[in-house]
Amino acid sequence: MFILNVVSFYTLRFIDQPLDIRRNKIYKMQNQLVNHLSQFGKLSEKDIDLIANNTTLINFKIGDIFVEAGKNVNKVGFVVYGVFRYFFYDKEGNEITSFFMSENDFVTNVNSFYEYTPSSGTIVAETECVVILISRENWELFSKEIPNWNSILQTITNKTLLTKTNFQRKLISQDATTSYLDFLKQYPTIIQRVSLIHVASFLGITKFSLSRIRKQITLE
Amino acid sequence: MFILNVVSFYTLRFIDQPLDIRRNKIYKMQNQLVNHLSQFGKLSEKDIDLIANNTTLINFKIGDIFVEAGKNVNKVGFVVYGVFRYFFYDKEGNEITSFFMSENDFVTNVNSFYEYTPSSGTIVAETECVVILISRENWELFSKEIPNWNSILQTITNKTLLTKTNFQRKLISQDATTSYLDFLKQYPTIIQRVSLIHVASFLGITKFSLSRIRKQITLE
DNA sequence: GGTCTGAATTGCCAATTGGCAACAAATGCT
DNA sequence: AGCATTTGTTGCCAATTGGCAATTCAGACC
Repeated sequence: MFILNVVSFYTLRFIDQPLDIRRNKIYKMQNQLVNHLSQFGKLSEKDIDLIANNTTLINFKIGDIFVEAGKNVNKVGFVVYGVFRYFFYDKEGNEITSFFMSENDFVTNVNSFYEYTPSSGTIVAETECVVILISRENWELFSKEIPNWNSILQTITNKTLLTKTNFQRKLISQDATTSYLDFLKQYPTIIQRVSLIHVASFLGITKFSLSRIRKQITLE
Repeated sequence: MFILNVVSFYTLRFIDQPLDIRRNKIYKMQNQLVNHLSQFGKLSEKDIDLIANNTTLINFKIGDIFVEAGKNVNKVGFVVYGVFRYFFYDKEGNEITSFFMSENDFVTNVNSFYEYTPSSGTIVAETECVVILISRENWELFSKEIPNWNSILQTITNKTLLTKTNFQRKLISQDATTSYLDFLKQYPTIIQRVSLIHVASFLGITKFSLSRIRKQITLE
């Protein structure tokens, strides 16, 4: 009852392992989602089974696209492992990285998913990633069948957006060095896994400035 | 059935007017809330009556505090008229203005209201304001009695936060002049009603820079 | 191991923005 | 109306950040 469908798992050398080990890993990954959701509301055994039976485990390689700009978004992912990046292009055609999603984050374009509108940006895997995928149909199924689903997801969405605006607020009114140090504090595991050019964009500075800031910090 | 309780209305020369005119104005203000909510979900006559009978109309003078930093927030307001400002202090003790709320916005500290935690900032009236006040008790009443309440407010909260992060994102990666022009475009009525020093803080620049930008624009 | 490609760094200089002091203008108060 | 306080502007200079070219570095691929 706890077995997720494994759609593609071509890179993690996972498929080569014995069946019982695979089952155990899948169990753990799916448990990660349930544990995360349970922080925000109670789920019954029935709810958990429904989730387990109607979600899909997907693997992404570096550079794989989760959401493509211009297309409607009809899925939500839960990041079991890895880092995704959301970016778009400004009026001058510069690529702007607006956030990262990693372990225990949901990955989707919230606006596009809820409003049935095309995504204005792209979500790309920055590392190898494992994602538990929820299609819109199953999302609506959960919404209907799981009593606490809406409340839980609403809470998570709110918290996520509030954390984001609070962090962005700092970026607006702080100097670049402080912003970088805040980034390290708030997202300590991201820095080793994505290009600095994307971190620089996220912080609203150039890669040159970021490079100088990092040098300055190591000198102190 | 459409009459709200008027708690204090001491500044708008409203109290001096004939009773039928007052009733009519109160009706219009309360209609403004219902119309706003109805954009995001259906409300029955019964729902509308419940709202009308369990909300309070309050007037704020310039400088009056809606939410005080350090205190828990147990109310939500709907701005019928006027501009509120949210600000907090950064580590260096600088006052940071992080957003404005005006007509048809809800005014509260979302984080504090939902999490039952003290507000980290203050919300102050920047102009004379008229607000439809919803206490936590009545909020919970609406949440229980009005079928679409949670869905409607969830949608509004999401939209508000998304608009905010999108605007902040521009502030992070644009030059100050573009940010100011974006501000004028997105919040055209705010600029005439609040001090430029607060606009500057909101945009993440000094009042000196804002002053120079404005001069530059008028010269062109 | 060698080559190739993109990422990251560095030096140099320019553009933007900040900080401060002085001043002007607007607002509030009596 | 007159004074005091706050808000906004300006000039001058400093600090921060950006832009570009050249170089170094690291990882991918044969």
